[in-house]
Order: sequence, then structure tokens, then C-alpha cells
Amino acid sequence: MVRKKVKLVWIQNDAARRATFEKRRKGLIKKVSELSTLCDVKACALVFSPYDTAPEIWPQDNQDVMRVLGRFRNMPEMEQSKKMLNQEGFLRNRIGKLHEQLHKLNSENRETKLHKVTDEPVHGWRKAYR
Amino acid sequence: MVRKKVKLVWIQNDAARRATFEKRRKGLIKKVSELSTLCDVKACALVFSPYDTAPEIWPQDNQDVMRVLGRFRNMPEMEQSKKMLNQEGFLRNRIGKLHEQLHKLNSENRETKLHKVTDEPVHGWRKAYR
DNA sequence: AGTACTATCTATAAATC
DNA sequence: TGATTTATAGATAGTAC
Repeated sequence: MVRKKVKLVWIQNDAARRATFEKRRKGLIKKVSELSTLCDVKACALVFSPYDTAPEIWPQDNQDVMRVLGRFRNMPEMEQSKKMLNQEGFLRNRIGKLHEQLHKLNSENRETKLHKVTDEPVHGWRKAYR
Repeated sequence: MVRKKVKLVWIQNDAARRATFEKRRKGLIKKVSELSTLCDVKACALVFSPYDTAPEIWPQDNQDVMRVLGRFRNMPEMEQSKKMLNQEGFLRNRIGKLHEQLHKLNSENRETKLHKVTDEPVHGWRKAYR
């Protein structure tokens, strides 16, 4: 019942620590997935615990994790090449824009079909569409 | 004020999506850090967004992240997809695919509009479409 | 866009079984 | 130990500036 305000320190009691761990890991994974779907961003979470041999990973699809981690991989060596970083930033930005266009086109498509018969003017999408 | 129960779907409105993203990313990072300190486990979160060139990463200390990712790096699938991990190649490939999707959607869109009575002209997408 | 507010939803600590 | 419950702490969607 959350009787306490949760001091952010290591939980000494073994059982309590494990219980909290299970709950919060679950919550964390949920949050990552929500962030990803709500905002369409690439996100990833890894949790290694003494309780498991394998790490808890999200997303579960390895390919997707690879994609997320792929960019991170070279970061320590990133110093050498600001060019690459800029280049990647540029490309990512471009991807972001294309993605948005796709979503918008998708919406429009749906709207258009929706109003086809009644020939109602379409509201709502125009603003976001520009 | 959380008037709604938050449907877990992509947020279409740009401003709202970004606002939500900022809030939730912050919340996510907090959760990872809390889990780590409370239960003393190695955890890590990465968030790539179209809004930033660099990813949001926790923990901030690169050494720690590397330690967390160390085991993951050795997984066999990692080797398989080395090619895919080539950053620029991957990103460019992605751009290509998005372009394709745009073309396809656009055609479909036109088709639909041809059969619509009012046949509203479409503005805005062309610029980004190139 | 950025900060602040706060009503309401969500996570979860502790209790209980 | 593990599930279920429940009351409170915490997160955050929508609003206002």
C-alpha cells in the first residue's frame, strides 16, 4: 500500500528487494514499450539481475534490439568522427520526417475513405497535415 | 490532467506527441535508475528519437553502459548482423524503404481520391516526398 | 517551444491469504 | 514463496500562460 515514501536506497531485506525488483522490472518494460508505441521512437531496455541467467530485454525481437544498440555500439570511439555523428544525425532526422509523412498520409488515406460516400468535409487532419 | 485513459497508440498530433515523449522519456530514465539503486542490478535504457541527434542513455557513465552491454555484445546474433549494424548503410536502406512506402501510399491515396466527389487537392507532402 | 499546474490515472509497498 | 488486494505515492495528459 505504499505506506512509505520509498527511500531510494538499496533494499536490505532480501525478500522485499526481490519482490520490488520483479514489480519494477515489469513496470519498466511496460514503460519502454509504451514510450515506443506512443511516440514511435526506438527505445530499448536491458536488465541483468542475479535472479536470472539471461537478461530481460525489450524489445524482444532481436533485430530491433540490434537496431537500437547498433548505433550505440561505436559511441565510445565517437570522438574520432564528428562527421559520422553529424551524418547520422542528418540521416536520422530525414528518417523522422519521412516517418511522419507516412503516418500523415496514412491518416489522410483513412479519412478520405471514411468520408467518401457522404462527401463530408474532413476535419482534424488538416492542421497536422501541413 | 490525464482526462483520458491514454490509448496506447501512436499520437498523431505532433506537439502532443513530442510533449508526451519528453515527459515519458524523463520518467523512464528515472525508473531505470531507481530500479538499479533499489535492487542493485545492472540495468540500462537507450532512447533514440527524431528530436535528438544523440540518444538518451542511462546510465550516463559510458563505462557502466558498456559493462551492462558487455554480455549482450557477445551474443551470436550480434555477429550475424554486423553488416546491418553498419550505421550509414542501415539508415540509408531505411530511407529507401520509407520512400517506397510513401510512393505506394501516395498512389493508393490518389486512386481513392479519384473516386471521391469533391476531390480535394493534396498539399504539403510533396516537399518532403522528394 | 518551455514551464507550471493539477486532476486523474498508474505503479507499487505493504498487507493478507 | 507466490499470488492477490488495496491504499498511497508517483507519473503524466491536458490546460494555461
